[in-house]
Amino acid sequence: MSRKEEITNLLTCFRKIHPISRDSEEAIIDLSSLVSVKKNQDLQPIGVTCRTIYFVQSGLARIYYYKDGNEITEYFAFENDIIVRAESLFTGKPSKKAIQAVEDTVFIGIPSAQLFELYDSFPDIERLFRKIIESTYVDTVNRIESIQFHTAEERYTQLLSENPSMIQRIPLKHIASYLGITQVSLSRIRAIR
Amino acid sequence: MSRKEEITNLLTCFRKIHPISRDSEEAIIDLSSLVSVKKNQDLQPIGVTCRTIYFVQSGLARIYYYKDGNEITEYFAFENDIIVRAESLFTGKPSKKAIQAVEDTVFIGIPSAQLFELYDSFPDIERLFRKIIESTYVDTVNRIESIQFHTAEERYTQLLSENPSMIQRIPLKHIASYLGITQVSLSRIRAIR
DNA sequence: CCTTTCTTTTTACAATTGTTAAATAATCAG
DNA sequence: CTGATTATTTAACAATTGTAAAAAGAAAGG
Repeated sequence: MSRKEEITNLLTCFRKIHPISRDSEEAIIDLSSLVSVKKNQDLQPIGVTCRTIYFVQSGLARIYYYKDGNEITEYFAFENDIIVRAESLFTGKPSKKAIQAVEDTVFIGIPSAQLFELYDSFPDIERLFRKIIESTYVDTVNRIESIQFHTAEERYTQLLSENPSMIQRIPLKHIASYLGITQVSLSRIRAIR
Repeated sequence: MSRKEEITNLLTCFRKIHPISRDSEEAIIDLSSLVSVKKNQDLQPIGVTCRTIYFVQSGLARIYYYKDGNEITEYFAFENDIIVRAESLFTGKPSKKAIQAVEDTVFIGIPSAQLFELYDSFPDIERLFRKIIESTYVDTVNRIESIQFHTAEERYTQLLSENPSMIQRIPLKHIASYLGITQVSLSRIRAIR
């Protein structure tokens, strides 16, 4: 697949969220580039300010950080998902988080400064990204509910039903920290079923 | 304080986030209205689609919902805070959540449909609200970290240090459900200190 | 094929939080 | 002021999850 064709995939995904003009699409394509990252390699390391908005073209990636010496996975991004360290992108501060390829992964990257400049000339692009944030925000609020009011077992079962392939594709230690439990607890939960 | 003066307070708050033109400010003021709600009364009940964006002018409010028959507080809004049932506003679906005044509270309400129409003529208003969402999103991601990786005691202590007045102003049962624990657990935690 | 390394599971025990019920304290309406 | 309601605390016990260490299993490199 050519670079242009691959990025066209992204546009298809955007169109479902908020259709933008042909000119706006062109402007985004001009900014976009493809980045390939090998399994277990960091796309963006800890300590660097986030200046690029990524989407997963193919493969699978995660955001992780360290908490008391333990690695915590905050987010998984599958094909066509956005992956961004928002706490850094929206504040300009160096990120305490890293983006890592869980499998060999191809990302589409859009430099944030240049994208934000487009917002002035293309209000429909700003609207598209506003809607993306809104939807991401709703997901995040729902995730809080899931964490606070379901047991680890319930959350694991739900994850399994929503996305069965995760268990095959992602090391259980990452899933455990994503669920907010230890790997031992996850193993225990899996043993019961 | 006159209606106009009160809403001007809101503009002062907006200016800190993203300055907008005089015309844009006027347009927002024209849409805005004040709503007073007595303590423990719902501003917006469960089951109604969210069509208004509220800010707390004075007093204190919360968003709550029911989970297995138990009332859960999701969010507290103090003076100048935004309060919105995002899962309904951004999806158009009836909300499973309600907004309630914890004290006698004055809200500033902006009808969302009319506000969203302003986005077309005043891109700076869209930008302002995009930034509000971005910042709210970052807060929410940080809250997940707080829930997943701190004990209930740590979360209570942090809440106490960030906002000591909460404990005086808000019934402990609401604080308990906000922290994701039972009231009995919260009582136990408070007894130790 | 073998060794090394990484991942996952198992075990035993400790700590935290939940559940239920009852007691105490505070608040509110008349 | 007083009874009724609501809020908060306490107690006893159960369930869930964490911690540490060891064992088993799977993957990777030479």
